[in-house]
Order: sequence, then C-alpha cells, then structure tokens
Amino acid sequence: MSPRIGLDLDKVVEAAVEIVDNEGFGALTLAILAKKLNIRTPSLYNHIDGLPALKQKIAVFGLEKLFSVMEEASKGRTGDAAIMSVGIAYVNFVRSHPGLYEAGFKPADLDSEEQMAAGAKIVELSLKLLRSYGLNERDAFHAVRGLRSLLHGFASIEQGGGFAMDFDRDESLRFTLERYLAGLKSM
Amino acid sequence: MSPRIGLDLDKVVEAAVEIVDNEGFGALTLAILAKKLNIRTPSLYNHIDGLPALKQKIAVFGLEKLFSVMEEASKGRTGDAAIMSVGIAYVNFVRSHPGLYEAGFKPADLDSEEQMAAGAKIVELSLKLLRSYGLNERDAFHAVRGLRSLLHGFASIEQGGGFAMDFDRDESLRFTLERYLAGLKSM
DNA sequence: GCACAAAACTAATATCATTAGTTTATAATA
DNA sequence: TATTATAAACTAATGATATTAGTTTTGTGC
Repeated sequence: MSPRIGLDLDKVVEAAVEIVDNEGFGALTLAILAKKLNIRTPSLYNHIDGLPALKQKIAVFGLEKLFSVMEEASKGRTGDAAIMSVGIAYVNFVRSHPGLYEAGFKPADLDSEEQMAAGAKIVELSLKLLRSYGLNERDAFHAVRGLRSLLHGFASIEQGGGFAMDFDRDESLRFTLERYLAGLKSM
Repeated sequence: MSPRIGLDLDKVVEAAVEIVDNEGFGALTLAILAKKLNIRTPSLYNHIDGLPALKQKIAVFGLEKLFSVMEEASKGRTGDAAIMSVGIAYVNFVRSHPGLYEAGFKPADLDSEEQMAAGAKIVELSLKLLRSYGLNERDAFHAVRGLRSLLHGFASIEQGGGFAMDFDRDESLRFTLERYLAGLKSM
C-alpha cells in the first residue's frame, strides 16, 4: 500500500516540529521540510494540505503537549505548590520547545476548532487548580486569565530574548508567581 | 533634489505601519506596500534596505510609541494608580496598534541596538513606577519582569483571540493587576 | 503475476524579495 | 535661463517559495 519511503503524516509533523524548535516557527518552509525528509516539495501534498494546514496541525499538537506537561506537573499537588509546579513546567516546556509553543499561539486563519478545544483544556485545568483559593466564580475566571497572562508573557518575553539583564530568570518566575498568588489569597 | 513623488522614509514606514496594524505583522510584504504607495516594488529600495530592515524600523518605532504612551499615562500618578493607568494604557495601545506592537517583540536578526535601547526605556520606567513599593533592588527587578510578563501576556493573548469566553476583559486586566500589586505590598 | 492505489515524481505557474542597470525629473548651479 | 548632477523612479532578470496538474513508480492484495 505504500510506494517507497516509510513516510506518513506523523513523521512529516515530527520533522516539521524539529525544524520549528531548532530554527523557529517562522523558519518552517515546505522546501526545507522536504529536503529534511529527502523528498521533493510537491510530494508533501500527499500527506498535508499545504503549509497553513501543517502549521495548524503543529499548533494543536503543541497545545496538547503543553496540556500534558501541565497536567503531569499538577498531579498530587494543590494550592500554591500545584500552581508553582505547573508554572515552572509551563516555562520549561517553552524553553525546550520554543517553536512548538509559538505555533500554538498563532491564531489560525483556518477553521481552528481543534486548536480552541486544546486551549480550552488548559483553561479548565487552570480553573481547577485555582479552585482552592476560595474565589467566587467571576473572580476565578479573572484569576485564570491572570495566570495565563503571567505564564505566557514570561515565557514569550524570555524566548524573544527580552530579559536582557544578567539576573536569574527562574527566580523571577518564582517571585512573580508567589506575589500573584499572595495577592489572590489576600482578597 | 527629488524626482516624482513626495515619498521619503517616514512615509514608507507610515504606510507599512498601516498595513501591519490592519492586516497583521505577517501580512507586510514589499509587494503590498509598493502597491499602496503606487510605486513598483524595487523602488522601495531607494528608501529602505529590504524587508528585514523595514521590519526592524517598525519595531523600534513601535517600542518608542509604546514608551510614550506609558510615560504619558504615568504622569502625575504614583503607586497603584500609576501602575493601573500605565497597564491599561499599555493594553489599549496594543488594541489600537496590534501590528506595531507585535513588531516590537520580534527578535531582530539584525543589529538590534536601537530596539534594545527602546526596550530598556520601558524597563526603566517600570522600575521607577515600582520604586514606591519599598522592594529591595533585587526584588524590584523581579517585580518589573513580572509586570512586563503580565502586560505582554495579557495583551498578546487578547490580540490572538485567546480570551474566548464572553467575559469582560478590562475587568480581568484590572483584577490581575490589582492582585499582583497586592501581592507586592504584602511582602 | 496482475491490478490498483498511494506516494513518489517532473513540469509549470504565480508570488515574493532582491539586484543590476536604465530613465527621468527636480534642484542646484553656471 | 540653460545645464548638469543626483535622487528616485523605472524595467528586466534571478532565485526562492507554495501550489497545481499530470505522470511514474512501487508495494500490497487478489
């Protein structure tokens, strides 16, 4: 049923993810991807529906992987310990998979139902973790947005080289999360 | 000294900024820009040194404009009031100039001295605003990173359509800033 | 051993940035 | 006022890109 190479969608996406993590999300081209896979560019169309669709797949893949990492980090923990653990895991995920993470935040021009669903799972997990802070429902939603803003902002500024000063970044992350959580508890 | 059209670098950048704010940073091409200016693509090279250099100029322009907006919003205010005002101004700037803002956060492959300088001014302003919280120097640096993370994260998630729920976003921003500042004060 | 289908291929098109070389119009000057 | 120098436009050409159309090849199932 298959002609020459043992190539399928998963392997194509896998190779694309490697490119994206090593060279940046913007560096992903079908030409480079095809070269990496030792095929000609048009042959990629046997597996994907063009570059935008591939990027969409990577986005969903990245969001799902991020969710797994966060969920894993939250296991067996509650309250501050859970949020700190998840926050650190979040940032570490971005550090090891910068392109994959970036992909998840590109608003898809395409039908992005899968992407939104993947994002929703992350929101739900955050909401669950913040439940123990005794916030009313309205505030809990605000708090989730705050936590996401904090983590995404920190991770993407760091990734863009925006933390220029020679100053421990892990410490900054812990400090910021601690202060935010302290603020939530002081309501 | 000038041949046909009253075109100069400023007008080229201005037109590029319009494209970027209306269609997104990624939508900026020399072809579209040239069409907007009623010239042929290669003529742009009389004013700019290629697309990457133009993007770099836009980035610096955006960061400087953001700084102005923040500085203006801080005038005559201190403490929480100053930070809230600046934070809201920050997010509103991104809302009205999404592409321009995005440009400022693209790490320039080029010599980015100007870009870094523009970013540094924003950091210094934030540091000044946080001075009244009585933090030691070390914590003040962490706090600046936290504030930047919060604002950048909030603004860019919002811009990407990431706050899907039908829930007041300004309220979320105020809530988050208030909680973070409360946490800083509770040290 | 044969046929079918998936997956590779080549060829071609359109869009993009960029470079090289040419023309033109304005501004300074003679 | 006429001339010239130059900045800023132009055309032409190149190379990279994504994409489509149509062809060939190869492995699996019959």
